[in-house]
Amino acid sequence: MAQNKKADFSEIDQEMANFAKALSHPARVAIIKILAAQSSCICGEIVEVLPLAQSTVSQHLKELQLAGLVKGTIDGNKSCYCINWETMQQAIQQFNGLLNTLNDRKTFSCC
Amino acid sequence: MAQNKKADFSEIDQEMANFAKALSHPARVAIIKILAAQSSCICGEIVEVLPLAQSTVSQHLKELQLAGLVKGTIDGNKSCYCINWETMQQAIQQFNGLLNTLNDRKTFSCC
DNA sequence: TCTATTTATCGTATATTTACGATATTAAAT
DNA sequence: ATTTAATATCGTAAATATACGATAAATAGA
Repeated sequence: MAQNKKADFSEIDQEMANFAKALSHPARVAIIKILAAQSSCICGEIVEVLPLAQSTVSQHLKELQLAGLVKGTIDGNKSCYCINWETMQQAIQQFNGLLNTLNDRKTFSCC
Repeated sequence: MAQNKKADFSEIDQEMANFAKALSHPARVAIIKILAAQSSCICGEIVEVLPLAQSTVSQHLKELQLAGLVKGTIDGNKSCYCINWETMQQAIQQFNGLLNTLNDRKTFSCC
């Protein structure tokens, strides 16, 4: 991008955009749902369920971790991933905050 | 991407990822907030407030429109943009649905 | 009518994302 | 000790996203 202008926006808008970006690929949405339902937390089982190569799933997990939505621990030979509740709450609170603003004004629309 | 695997995921996960993608840039978060607060709905005024070129803002507005989160009408010389309530509700319901799943299991975490 | 204003679109350069195979690393199993 | 299994990382190719200036198109205003 010639230049990256993201830094020119407010911290809070950047943060919200980052959370949204973490969820902007169906693989990552699917991973979050798997972890949330706790049908599994082992990397290998997630790989089995998703239509992607092992290295690609690993990459998506890393991105979720980077965004803070997920945390991982090494369990012997395997890797265990879990939802990071604190950050997830924070993220969803921001979306809800937007929803509340919206509900307040819902009655009026100029177009 | 060699190949695009997004279509291999469930409709609902794709839809959620699309909403998230629409909000994955701080400029688009900022635009939604401006429209939600109804401090303005005229394209030109949005351009003035954001640290981006007119053509870039136009592009971001188009993406929000494509995701269904925003609708626009032409008003003489100008363009008016508004939140598309139906779709926005739908988007936020999906995020909330995820939140509810999370709250149910909150007490337990394996890592 | 002619000019200015407003916005969308086109073309394009650069950055980032997505995806995979190959390989490295580490623990488990034999 | 050697082999197998699980996962992360590296390198890389291709697709998308981001950003801008230039230009087109259409209305407003003189």
